[in-house]
This record gives sequence, structure tokens and C-alpha cells, in this order.
Amino acid sequence: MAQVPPHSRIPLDLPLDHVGSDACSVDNPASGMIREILARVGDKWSMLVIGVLHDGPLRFTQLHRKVDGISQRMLTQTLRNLERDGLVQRTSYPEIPPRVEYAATPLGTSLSEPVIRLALWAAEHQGEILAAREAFDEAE
Amino acid sequence: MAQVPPHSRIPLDLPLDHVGSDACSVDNPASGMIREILARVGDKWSMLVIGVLHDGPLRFTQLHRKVDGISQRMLTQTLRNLERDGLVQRTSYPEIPPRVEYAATPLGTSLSEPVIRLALWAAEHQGEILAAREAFDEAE
DNA sequence: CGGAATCCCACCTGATACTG
DNA sequence: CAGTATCAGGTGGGATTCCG
Repeated sequence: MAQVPPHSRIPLDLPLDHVGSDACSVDNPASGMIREILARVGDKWSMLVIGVLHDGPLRFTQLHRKVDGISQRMLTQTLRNLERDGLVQRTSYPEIPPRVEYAATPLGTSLSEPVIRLALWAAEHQGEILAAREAFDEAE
Repeated sequence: MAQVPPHSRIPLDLPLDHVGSDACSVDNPASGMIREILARVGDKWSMLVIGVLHDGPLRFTQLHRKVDGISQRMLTQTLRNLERDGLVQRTSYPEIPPRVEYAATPLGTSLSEPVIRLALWAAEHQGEILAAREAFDEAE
């Protein structure tokens, strides 16, 4: 299931030094950027919303159902942040009853790919993580 | 980068179902797992630690200096979590004065790659995000 | 239907002090 | 050096209620 998607054109010889060394070290101001992005993307819900919106626009209530466990408050807040960052576009139709659609922007869609990488990594290594966790918990 | 039409209903050859909740079972093991991974990866310090450890093992105080702004408490806690998940290996040398080394495991190193993709995405689109943010803030 | 406003608390986090 | 212990403040996020 971990096959590389056909339209993925990310070179696999990615330089891994970009986080740890001079190109982008933690002493470097660039790390602030990383931290900020991870904060945005890594919050409890943003990535899941981006994920479900990749398939197409959804209404508020549809999103509420699709993203399991999210509260109304958090969904609203998350959508606001994503909209603010240009990752999601909100379109309101002045009808009765009111209808509001949320769609991923091209920018938001482009974010899906790295997010999916992470998801794949998680899927691939979840067994190892769980095993390590059990071993650790049992050893103490 | 891979251009994807914003609202295309093209079937995803990427297993995006692991991100949302719909394609998973009711209990959503995959979604919960993703969420958990994102929680680990997205917390304030884990990735920075993984990042600096990518270059090689470091001692506690070295880490403390390299990861700017982290408190002793959070460094300890972060390292414990990473160790528990098998991402970091802790080695204690019974010497005087005591010496403890932290090294990224192969699993931890493999995590760097998707994270770096995220960082690269951030670097690439940071300008767009900031512009969108300014436009949004100004419009309200 | 799609929110906004309010209440409230668990937990995250930093600061400080102490220990083997 | 490499932590642990304790306290205190801020905040993330759920539950509930109300509104256009």
C-alpha cells in the first residue's frame, strides 16, 4: 500500500540535511518558520480537514460529520485559520436555508501531498511505534 | 511541483483515505493513528529534536543548547516520548560526571524525510501564506 | 443551517529549586 | 552533568446556549 503515487514527482534523493545542518538549522531563523508551519499543520484538526477537502468542496455540516470527533467550535476555528492562510476558500450562498461551502485552494491541495507522506509514514511504521511503546512501558 | 486541479474529482491515487475518517471503520483506527502521529510530530519540540539528532548523537546539555528556547523540563519530556516511541535511543554511560547520549534510531531518521517534505513545502509556500494572511487580516 | 458567545477545566508549559 | 519535584499561569478544546 506504500506505492509511490504515479503523479508524485518528488525526487527521492531529497537532502536530509535540510533540517539538522547549516541549510536549515535550529539556530537558524528558518527554524522559526518550520515551527510555525508545524504548529499550523500539526494542530489537532487542520490536516484532517485539509485531507477530507482534497476530494472536493464540502458544506459545514458535511465536514462536521466527516472529521470524526471534532467539535463545532474547533471546526469553525480550524476553517477560519485555514481560510486566513489561503488554504481553504469559503463560499457563502445567500439562500434559505443558508449554505456555505468550503473548498481547498490550489495551495491547500498542494499541502495535501506532504501531509499524505506523513500519513503514509505513520501507516507504515505504526506497528514499530506501538511495539516500541509496549516494550518501553513494560520495561519500567 | 505536482499540479492538481483544485476541485477535481479525479480519483486519488494517493491513499488519502487515511487522513479523513470516512473511509475508515467506525472506530477509525487509522484516523486515530494519524492523529496521534501528528500530535507527536506537531508538538512544539519533537521535530526540532529529531532534526538536530539527524546529524548524530548528542548529549543532554548539547541538545539543550541546540534546540533554542526549550526548557529543561520539556527537553526531558520530549526525549522520553521519542524514546518511548522508538524514535530516539538513550544511552547512559555510568561515569563521573555522568554522560547520557541521545541518538536517532533508524525509525527516527526515517521520520525525518516526510517532515522535511513538510518543511520544504513550508519554505516554498511561505510567501503565499503570509500574503494570504495579510490580505485576510486587512479585509476584516 | 452555520455559526458566535459563554463557561469551564484539563493539560501544556515555563520558572524555580533541589538531587545523585 | 543530567535530571526530578513543585508550583503557577496560560491556553486548547469540549459542552452548552443563543442567534440570523
